[in-house]
Formats: sequence, structure tokens, C-alpha cells
Amino acid sequence: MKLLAIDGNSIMNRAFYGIKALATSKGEYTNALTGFMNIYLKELEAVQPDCVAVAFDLKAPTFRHKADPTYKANRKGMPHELALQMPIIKEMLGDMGIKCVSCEGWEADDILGTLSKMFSGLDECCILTGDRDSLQLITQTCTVRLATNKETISYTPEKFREDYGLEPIQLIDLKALMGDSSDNIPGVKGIGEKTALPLIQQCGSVEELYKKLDELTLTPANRKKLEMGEQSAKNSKFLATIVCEAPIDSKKEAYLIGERDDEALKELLSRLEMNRLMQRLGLTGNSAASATVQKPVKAKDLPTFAVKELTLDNVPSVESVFTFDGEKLCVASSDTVYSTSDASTIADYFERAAEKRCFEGKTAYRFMFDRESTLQGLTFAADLAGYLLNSQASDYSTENLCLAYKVAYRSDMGEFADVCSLAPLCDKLFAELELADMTKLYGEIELPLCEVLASMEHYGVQADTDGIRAFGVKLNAELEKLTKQIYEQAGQEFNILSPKQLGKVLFEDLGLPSKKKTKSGYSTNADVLEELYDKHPIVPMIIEYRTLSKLSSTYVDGLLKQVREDGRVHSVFKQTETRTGRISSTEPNMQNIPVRKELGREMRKFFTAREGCLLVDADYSQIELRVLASVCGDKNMQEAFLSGRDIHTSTAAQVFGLPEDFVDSAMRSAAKAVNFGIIYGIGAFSLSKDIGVSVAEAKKYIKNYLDNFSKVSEFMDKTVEDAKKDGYVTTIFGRRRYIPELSSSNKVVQAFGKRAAMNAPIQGAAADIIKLAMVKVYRRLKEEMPEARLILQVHDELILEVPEAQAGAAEELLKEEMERAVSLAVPMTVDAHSGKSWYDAKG
DNA sequence: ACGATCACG
DNA sequence: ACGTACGTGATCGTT
Repeated sequence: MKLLAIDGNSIMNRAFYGIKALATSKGEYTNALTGFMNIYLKELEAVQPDCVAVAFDLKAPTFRHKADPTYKANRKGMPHELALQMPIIKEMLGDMGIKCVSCEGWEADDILGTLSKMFSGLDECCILTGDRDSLQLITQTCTVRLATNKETISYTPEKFREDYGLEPIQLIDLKALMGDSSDNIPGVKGIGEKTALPLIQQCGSVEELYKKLDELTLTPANRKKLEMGEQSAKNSKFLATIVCEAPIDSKKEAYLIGERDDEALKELLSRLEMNRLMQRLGLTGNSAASATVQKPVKAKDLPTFAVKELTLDNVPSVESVFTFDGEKLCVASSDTVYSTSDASTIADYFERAAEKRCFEGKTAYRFMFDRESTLQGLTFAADLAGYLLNSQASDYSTENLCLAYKVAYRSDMGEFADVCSLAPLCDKLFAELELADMTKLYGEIELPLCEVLASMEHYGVQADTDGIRAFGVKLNAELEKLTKQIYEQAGQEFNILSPKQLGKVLFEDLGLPSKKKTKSGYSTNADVLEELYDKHPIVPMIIEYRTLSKLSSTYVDGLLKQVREDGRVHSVFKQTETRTGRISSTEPNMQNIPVRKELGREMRKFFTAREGCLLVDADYSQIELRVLASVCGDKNMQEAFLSGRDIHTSTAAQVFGLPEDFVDSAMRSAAKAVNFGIIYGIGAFSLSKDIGVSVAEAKKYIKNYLDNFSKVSEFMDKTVEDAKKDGYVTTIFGRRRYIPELSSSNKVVQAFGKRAAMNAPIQGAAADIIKLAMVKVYRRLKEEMPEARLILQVHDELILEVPEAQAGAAEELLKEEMERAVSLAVPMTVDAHSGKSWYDAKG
């Protein structure tokens, strides 16, 4: 028999903090309940257990079995909003026929341990928890599924060894040394994971460690700490051990999944307004029909797959699905699943097989680009479809998509679960794309972009490491000087980067006036420091210090770590990350390299074209405002762009009611702030803060703006209305963003929803446009200038690396394709420049 | 793990 | 009365 044992408290806790405030119209909190049930149903699908038990801590145990009376005293009390949901989850589980287990004086951990012992031998056990404590329970028959914010990680003994280099049971010894503040386990004072892990790896246990302490090579400090802490370590080991002897029902049958009380469950879920869950459980509509919906698809009703090794002779020629993690390829075609790790067989399949669908395509393209070939015939990628259908989600794994779109996930196929589930999943996702009218966006932009991004990652950008290092040395010399001056001014030494210590120095010791506060104390951010600029000579030094240390740590040190052996950085471009349709960049983030201030901008001198090449850089001018002018249909606003005037000056002239010649730089920058505010969903308070005028003054600016550009105002109102009506907003290309915040009962959340609704069609359309341009540029370069490469995208900017002789032509090609990617009511103007470095090419 | 801060569009 | 502009990612200190 197979048992799924759940740490109820831990999963409720994760669910509570993982889902934003959610409550019924009557104010009853439901976020933890919803999150718990989501996780539970997903796990049920994945684990396929016969028995389920959910263990809970009791609120206030009157005695504890652990020796230390302060055991777990450090654990924060449960927030009221969560505590209220605890009895309800037990009721809900009861109605579903699931056994809840708690035991006076015993913790959930101990109950889980006891259960896992009960279901050992010929049985199996899966422990679901959010807490790493339970990892010590892993055995050959007991896996631990660790729920994190992102995904659930399944730990077998092998996986655990891989991650920790220890046996699961040695986790106890590790904890005995390093301690655990949340469990109030002291450990050895001053010993952390860094020191403890190698010691346990070397000695095996705390006891062995102390037996041969004299033979070990240790720093004198660590030896001293270990000698002092011997007793504490041994006590800690006792505290860290999960006791598998809780007096709970020892009949396995007691934990079989029981009958569901549909009536009670329906009543409970309607009260809690958990309609989606009701639907998922088949509790809506008349009960006869729902019974059939609810019936889970049994493995025997599903096609069976034969498993074979993929070879050069049996490569399916058409209509297959594949998964590829960079090493192992799995292919499913009708009722056979093939796999191989042989690189040339993989390449052969990628080159020859037509009409392939997959889960994620970039890895396959990267693999082929590394072999100077390419992936052919990719017609569908499930992750991209999942992203277009709901950019709000965070996990587009095959398993999750199957769950969300009600496709059977083939856990019964073990390691081939993903690839065996993929064909029906792709069918379903494609149908959903059709329903949402996004097949064009999908086929013409999102899917082809995947190859473009893979190519950008493949080529990367050349980085001048010597230059970066020299820049770093300069910064650090300056930082050292500043540190001394700051300590002198403060009359004490402190950590300048600690907001807490800095706050104390500025606002208590030096007596400067504090205005803003954060949750944890004084705010010391740039705005606050700017206001204090003249109040004390230490303030400008701190601003300078912050600037320099940001450059040094994030851009000099951070970047150097990312430069590969080929002298280039290969950033990862993520296509399913943002809610608006933009791409994001990581390892390193190449989309936030400094540019606004000169010192930081210098960094861009270190991103250079390779020998014999130039960088060609082109960016859209005011793309978001141009999109807005087009989609809202405001002739007045369009006129400014059509006649090629400076948009901020033109806006200022209209808002202040003056001819453009009378607009001074202060008026222009105020108008610029208003223009930005409009795109972001403006508020008078924030605008006033941004440009330093009173709230009343800011209100006037906004009113003047909206009076002059009345279509903008109408467009924003209509957008929010549509969002409320449909639950989502769309871009000109049909990209959707769902805005669940609009139906929140919390006004602040709702206000956020409105701003997001107003911004998404604009930011999203701009993202659509540059993505389309990227696909077009990529294709033309491949055809006409095969030595020129698209290497970077920064939201409204594209960068090519091109042989010097072709730079002029590339500049023209780039500008042309970007400008004609779309044809809207106003031109999408592009500025382009070339240069040896990014600094030079930026114009 | 999370908040504060700051880099970009 | 209340909180306060959209979208990201990296680093640091604190819990």
C-alpha cells in the first residue's frame, strides 16, 4: 500500500504565505485553504496513493516529550488569519474522506515519522511537507516531497545524497552542530553550515567527531568552539531527532481514502465561495452528471506505451513530441516512447524529424547551435502556450499544465511521465489558444522567438575583463577613502550598507530629521538621503558610497563571475517570466546595465564587439507613448508624433496652455513625468512626489492632461471596465493579462489592479512589437548577412554584432525592420548607431 | 527567506 | 481614512 502523509501545519503555512490575501465576500479568510487544496490535489495526482493522512500539531501542548522546556519557543505564533483556517481545513479533509491525525504532546513531525515507519517494508510512503526537518526520514521506501514556493522537489535517498553529500539520517548530526533557530536547537555556538557539513561528511556523526577531535585538522577557533560546545551538540542531536513512536492508530486500513460526503462538502465550499475547487471536484451542477466528471481517469483507460532506445534507425519521421533537458532526449510517437543520451542520435532526431512538438524548445536549440546546426520542424512548445494562456502563473511544468487544463498526467510512466502526457496536452493547449484567439500571436511571435533567444544566448556578448577589473580597483580605492571620511564624520565605525546601523547613525546619533519609515525602522533610501543632502556633510558621502558599492558589487564583481572561458557573457533570456509579455534577462541581467549616470555608463565601454566587428544599436523612440497614441485614437496626441515634434515639449505646451517656444526645461520635465504617470496608471500623490510639487498642483496637471487628451482618459476608463467585465485586458496583438486583483475586496489591491490593467495593454503591445521585430531581424540576417548576429534585447532596444564592413548596411536593415514591424496610426521611429563598444554604439 | 535598496526600460 | 506609478533582477543585511 502507498501512503501520502502530509505535514498539515507546514503546508497550510506555505499556502498562507504563498497566496495573496483571499477572502469571501463576508470576510472569511480562504487563502491558506485554497492553497492547501491546490497543493493537495496536485500531489494526489502525482503520488497516486491508497492512503492519505494529514498530521497537525496541537495548538498548546501541555507537556512536551523533548527535554528542553523552551523547545520551539522561538517559533513565531501563528497569525490570526491563518489560525482561523486551521479547523476549517480539518473539516474539509474530513468531508473528503481524509484522515487527520494529531496527538497530544507530539508534533506533526513525529506523527509523520511514526506513519513512515508503519508504511515501511513492503509498503511505500511519501511525505509532503514544506519543512526540511523531515528529510531525515527519507529511506528506500519513504520519499519526502518538499513543497517550495516554486515547485515540489521529490527527495529519494539518491537525490538527497546528491544535494547534501550525506545520508538522510546524518541530517540530525548536521543540525546538532549548526543548530536551528526556528526549532530552538542551539547546536554549537559559532558553527554554521559551512563548517558543519564537511565535518559530518568526514566523521559520519557527532559522536565520531568528538572521538577523533584531536586528529582533525581544524582552525584553532573552530576547535575551541567544538570543545566548548560538546554537551550542547549532544543535547541538540537529541532535540533534532524525530521520534517515531507517537501513539496513533496503528492499523493501516484506518488511513485508506474514505468516502466523500458530497453534501457536506458542497455546503462548506459554497459558504467559502471556493467555486473553482467545487468545479474541480465535480460538485457543481446536478449530482448525477458531476459524478462522472469527478471519476478520475484510470491508468487502464489510457494508452500504454512501449519503451525503446532511440537509435538512428527508428527515429520517428513525423508527428512526435519530445522533452530534452540538455542531456537526455525522450520522444513519444503514437504508442511508443523512445529515449537516448547519445548526442549524435539526438542531433539526428532534431535535424530530421518533421512536425515536432515539445515542452520547452530553447534547450534543444542551444544544443544544436553548440553543434553548429539547428533544430528543425518545431511546431509547438507547451510552456509558451501555457504562458500566453495565463502569464500570471509561475510554474509552466508539464505536470502543472496537465493539472490546470485537465489532461491526464501520466505519473504511471515514471521518468517518461512528461513526454507521455505531452501530445494530449499540446492538443488541449492549442485548442485553448484558438478559443482565446491567440494562435497568430503564438505562431508568428512567441514560438519563433524561442529560436531567436536561444541564438542570442548562444553567441553572448564579449566582455573586457581586464577593463572591468581595472574599473573595480578604481572604485574600491575610492570606497576605502570614503569609508574613512564617513567614519570620521559619524564619530564611529559602522556598516554603512546596513540600513539599520545607518539609520541609527543618521537619525539618532547625528540627530538628522527622519521622515519616512519602513516596516523595520528608518528609511534610508535615495529619496530620503537626497532631502538631507545639505543637512550634514556625511549625507553626500553616503550617497556616493552607495553608488560606488552598487557598481563594485553588482556590476564589477557580479559580472566578472559570469564571463565564460570564451571571454563572453551568455545571459539567459526568459520567455515566460513577466506578466506583461516582456522578456527578462538573468545570469547576468543584461537589461539593467547602468546608463543614466555617467560613472555607471562607463561600464558599457567593457561590452565590446569582437575583433573586426562593430556593435549596432537601435532603440525605439517613445514606443509606449506611441502605442498609447495609436490605440486610444487621440488625434491631438497622434499629431505630435506625426509632425515629429518632441513629445514631452508638446505635452507641456498643451498642459500649460503655452506655445512650444515658451516651454522651459522644468515644464518639459514635469510633462515628461506626467507622460510616464499616464502609462503607469497615474495618481496625484505619486506624481507630486516625483516632480516635487504639491498634491493639488499635481492634480491640476493630470486634469489638464486628461482634458487635452480626452481619448486617453476614455481609453483608460474603458480598459478598466473591460478588465472588470472579462477578467483580463489585451494588447493589439491579442496578448492577455488576467487581473484577478480587480475582484479583491481590499481597496489597495483593487487600485493596484486598475493600474496594472491600464499599463498592460501598453507595455504588452510594446513587447509584442519588439518581439516581432526580433523575429524579422533574425530571419533577414540569417538570409542576407549570416555573419551578423542579434545578441541583445533591452525592452525597446536591439543590439547586433556585425563585421565592420557591413555595419552600415546592418544599421539600415535593423532600423527598417524595427520600424515596419507594425503599422500603427503613428510611426514607430527608431534611432540607430554603431561603435566598437556598447557605450559608443548607444549614440 | 525576505525586505530594502538600486540598477534598467 | 488609507496608501500611493508599470515591469523586471542582483546584492546585501537581517531574521
